Amino acid sequence: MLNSYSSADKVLLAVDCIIFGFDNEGLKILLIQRDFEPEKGKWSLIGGFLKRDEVLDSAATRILNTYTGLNDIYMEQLYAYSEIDRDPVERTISVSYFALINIENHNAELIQNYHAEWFPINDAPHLIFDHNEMVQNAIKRLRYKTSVKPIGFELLPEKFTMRQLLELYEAILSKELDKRNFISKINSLGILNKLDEKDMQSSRKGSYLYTFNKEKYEEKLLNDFVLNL
Amino acid sequence: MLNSYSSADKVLLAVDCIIFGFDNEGLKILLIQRDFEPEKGKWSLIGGFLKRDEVLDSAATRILNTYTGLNDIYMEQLYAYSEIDRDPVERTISVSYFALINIENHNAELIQNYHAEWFPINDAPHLIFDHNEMVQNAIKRLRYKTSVKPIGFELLPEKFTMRQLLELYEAILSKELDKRNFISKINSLGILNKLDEKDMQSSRKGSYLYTFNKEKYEEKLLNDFVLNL
DNA sequence: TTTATTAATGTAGATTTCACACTTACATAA
DNA sequence: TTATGTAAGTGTGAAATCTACATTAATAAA
Repeated sequence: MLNSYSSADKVLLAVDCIIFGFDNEGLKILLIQRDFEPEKGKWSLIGGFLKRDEVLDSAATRILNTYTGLNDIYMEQLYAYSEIDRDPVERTISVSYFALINIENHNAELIQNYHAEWFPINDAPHLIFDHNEMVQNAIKRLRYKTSVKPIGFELLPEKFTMRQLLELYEAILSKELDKRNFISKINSLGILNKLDEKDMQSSRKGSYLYTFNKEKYEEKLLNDFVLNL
Repeated sequence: MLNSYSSADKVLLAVDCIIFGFDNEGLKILLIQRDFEPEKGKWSLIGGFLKRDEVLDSAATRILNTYTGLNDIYMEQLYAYSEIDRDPVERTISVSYFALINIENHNAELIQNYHAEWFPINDAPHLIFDHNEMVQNAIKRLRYKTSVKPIGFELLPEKFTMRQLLELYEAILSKELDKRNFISKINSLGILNKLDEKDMQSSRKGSYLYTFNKEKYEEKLLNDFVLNL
């Protein structure tokens, strides 16, 4: 019999999370200094093992919550990594997930307790195992996502300026965008509310603040669009 | 310690393959009648368990080879399915893969021995476990793929007519395409060689046969394009 | 009131997309 | 040989979208 359950080998299943955040310095990922062997003290994605009574999505949100205190964050499964010796201790297959969070919102104390730290995506340390590869693939996915779904809601403060949104997209796509074209394309999506309020930090003139129109935003999340930036 | 290897639960890891083929009747998937319990006799994707010394990609190609005799087929990992009771016998996480193959090329004898059969994607039987969901997600991915990579090489005979290529795309996208626009868009990719030879089956006039220009095709595989059909 | 700084805004030309219909080549039958 | 039927093959113009680009507006500080 070709497919017998008995002959199968069981393996450990891990979940590793690529957590993106954005602040005035740019796009960042959250990393921790691993506190157990092997590779103790080295930088790593935050991760953990799948439990017997848990689905992968739950494991990913549990892990995110453990390290950041955040709940109800949208996460997306990316890819399963299965190189034989990717984890030297024991055969472990790891499924990567990515999340977008607002850097301001997480529990700073938790982060500190776990020796976690935000790193600019272009200036991150060498990571254990195949985590650097995971990060690169996550960035690719995030780039793709910007072209078919609205993003920003998860990464920006509630009120933000057009410039912040522009800089977020520039950071993700890693290229300069034309301000006027960007604004008209974003406006054509109809997901922003322009407030009467201005942010006076950045200039003498002050720049208008925006919020996301949650209904329109979520409507756009359901049906892919094509956004050529 | 939060992440100890010892506390982790091991699980079975399966690989299930969505194998697409195309013939004059349209787009099809290869299914087998399961020959072991549970759900013996029911229709299922072809699949198997990951072995201890095997990476997921290898397991997928091994499984494809076992059931079709085919080698060197490009396969792509899709998604890990982890619902607790998706397999009633034992906790099993399954990673799905998809492949595109030429229906003519496989080993018909093997297929028969395994009680495998090709089904039109729109007329497939109910499948065990979450396999129907896997198929639906694979179709989505295949549709996406047509818009950023060349396909067809894998699904069509070596020499094919423009009409066959058009019908392949129509079958995948599940919509009618304008013949003239399709031809000019495909031609603009520069991946086809027009032969002097004609196929006289389909009409009195006969239609020119094409082959893929392998170099150009593979060049296009490396760098995504945007193809709006 | 002048100056300095960043925000805000519109257009024209180029390119791409889309909708659409007639002619050609050939085999078969009269 | 001629007529007929069938699918193949081919091009254009209008509309929509994309791209590049420079000036004016609002305000705070000097």
